[in-house]
Amino acid sequence: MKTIDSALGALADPTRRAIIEQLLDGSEHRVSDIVEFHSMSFAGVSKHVRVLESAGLVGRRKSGRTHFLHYRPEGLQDATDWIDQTKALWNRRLGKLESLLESDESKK
Amino acid sequence: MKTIDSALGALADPTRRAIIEQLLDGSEHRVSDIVEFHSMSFAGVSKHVRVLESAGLVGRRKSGRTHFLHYRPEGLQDATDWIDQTKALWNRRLGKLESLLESDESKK
DNA sequence: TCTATATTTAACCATATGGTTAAATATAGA
DNA sequence: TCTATATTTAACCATATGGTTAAATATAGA
Repeated sequence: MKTIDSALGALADPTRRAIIEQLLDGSEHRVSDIVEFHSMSFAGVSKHVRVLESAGLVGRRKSGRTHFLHYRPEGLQDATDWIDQTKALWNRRLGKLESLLESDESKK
Repeated sequence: MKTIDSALGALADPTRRAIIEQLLDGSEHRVSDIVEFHSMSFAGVSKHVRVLESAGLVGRRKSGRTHFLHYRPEGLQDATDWIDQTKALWNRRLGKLESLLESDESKK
């Protein structure tokens, strides 16, 4: 799905993960606040924020000339659903393997 | 971390996720077996497999001229650790919010 | 040794990505 | 209205990505 692509793609970059981490306190942060913690131009950070925003991982509220950013956990939903399902399928396979081993044991 | 970058980057592509899904039965699949299910050139699939391999998500065993691929769940570890921690931090924040609301309730 | 099969590698192409600086936009405040 | 501030947008650059076809490599098997 498109949303998985964009969410995982967005998180596959350390700068963007760092931005997410900055937002994890749940409060709103100005773009300038974010910029402070990165050795990167304002415009560079701005672009990363836009990637996160269009992936649905970050929301933006504009108040006058300043933009306030916040984390949107729903943006991760589809991606983690896929990962969780992957793990579930894998474990189901492991389950089968185990019961095979068990029946092998009992044959002795 | 580099491993998070490469794992998430690798999974941010539907073809590569489909390849992972093909390997989730736990058995080994030849590259040709994978190719069959994709409307893409052999070389195209080969490149995707290499991306998954270097991200640590897929392992390769060569037997003669055929290469057998298998899923490597460890490749996902660091990435899911980061995501899990993200969720934990977010929920901690929610916890704080709840207790704030509770103490607000009790003030009435 | 010859031929067929399985796969990768090389060369190429178009587009995306991650960064920059400079200019544009929008609003705050005197 | 003028100036400062917050942010985006434009133009640019180098490199990465996702795909192709054609050639190379390695091995199987007659």
